[in-house]
Amino acid sequence: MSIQARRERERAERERAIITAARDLAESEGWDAVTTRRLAAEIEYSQPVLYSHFRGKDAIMAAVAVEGCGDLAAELAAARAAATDPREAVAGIATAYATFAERRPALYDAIFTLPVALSFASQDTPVELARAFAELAETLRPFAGDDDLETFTETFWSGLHGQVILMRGGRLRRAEHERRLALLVERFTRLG
Amino acid sequence: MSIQARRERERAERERAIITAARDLAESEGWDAVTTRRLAAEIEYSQPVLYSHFRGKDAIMAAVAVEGCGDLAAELAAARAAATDPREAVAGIATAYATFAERRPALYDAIFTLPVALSFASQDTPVELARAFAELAETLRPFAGDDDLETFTETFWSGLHGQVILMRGGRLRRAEHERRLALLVERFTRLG
DNA sequence: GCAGATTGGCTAGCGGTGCTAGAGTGCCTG
DNA sequence: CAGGCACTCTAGCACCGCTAGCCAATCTGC
Repeated sequence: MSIQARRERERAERERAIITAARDLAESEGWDAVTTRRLAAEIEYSQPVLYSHFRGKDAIMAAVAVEGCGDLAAELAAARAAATDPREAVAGIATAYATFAERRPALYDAIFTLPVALSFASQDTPVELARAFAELAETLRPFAGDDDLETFTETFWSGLHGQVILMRGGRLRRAEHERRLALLVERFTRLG
Repeated sequence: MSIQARRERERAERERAIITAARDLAESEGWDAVTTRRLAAEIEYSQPVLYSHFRGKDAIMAAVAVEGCGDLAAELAAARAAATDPREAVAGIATAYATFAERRPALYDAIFTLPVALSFASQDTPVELARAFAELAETLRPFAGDDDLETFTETFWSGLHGQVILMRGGRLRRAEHERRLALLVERFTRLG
């Protein structure tokens, strides 16, 4: 029995190594650099081994994305916890969100941009992602007013995402970044 | 002289054919289907001909994007012209924007998503794009208040873009689309 | 302790991608 | 009509994601 246990353990370790290698490579050189050959070399196995763990490259990226959701949720939670009043909490979580996206663009892309299977707003949404969304929703709750909280949160979140993505693509003036964030927060924290 | 004129004309026609073929193919089968081989077959020339017109595939996509900017600008202008009061104008242009993105996703992607050279907010922004942005800005002007109009417009635009992109990726509940748009408009048309 | 079955990683290769070098052809010029 | 030039095509490079089939090392039953 212990032999099989060892094998399963080793297999699990190798799977972790794949995910870690993919994340590291993506973060240091971008997703374009993450090829199956490169990944195989990184973990010191041959290419086909990857396919005995994941259905394909997409599945590897999805695994990285799920992990990333956990990091994002943690950072948003920390930002919310650090705030002392509701309005400041919204500003803080917005900044935390934008900072995460800027500091870890590859991870952010894996979660939100890549045409990956990660289905949201549906049954199999990873719990980490639901947690991140819930952090946003709880922070916004005092300002939702008569609007449905989920819809309100989605709208605010879209605003954040749009800023993050457009700025990364060079479509927005970087110098105005903080002002845009503040403007969005201001518009969504008005009462009545 | 007329011989050279004919050649230049034919060359220009072929360049147009390339752009049109790329756009049509992208709109009917998605950008993944737009390969240089496929494109060459479509215009009934061999692959290397493409490279005598464009530096590479990216440049072809950028050309499609620039064209698309013109269409977008036209639709936004029409929406603005059709409105009778300022608040309705914002709602109308927001709807027009979202509709354009949904009806022509490949074109929209070429303009805003693809990691293409199309530099915005800089010198060589295509004039069509500047026009589209100006339509937004003029529509929003009555509501910018003390905020810098350009920054205000960028923030609103980011909100639109975020909604469009996240919904396309299945990250937002489609059923709430109109409500989210209305919510965004409402938040950006408050005075004082 | 040894033959046979089985698991599992490897080599090699398929069909595709964007892009390019160099050959060859047809046209215009003198 | 000969020479030169402009232009297009064929063929191929290096890479991609992915997979079939071989081979070796391990475990199992006698």
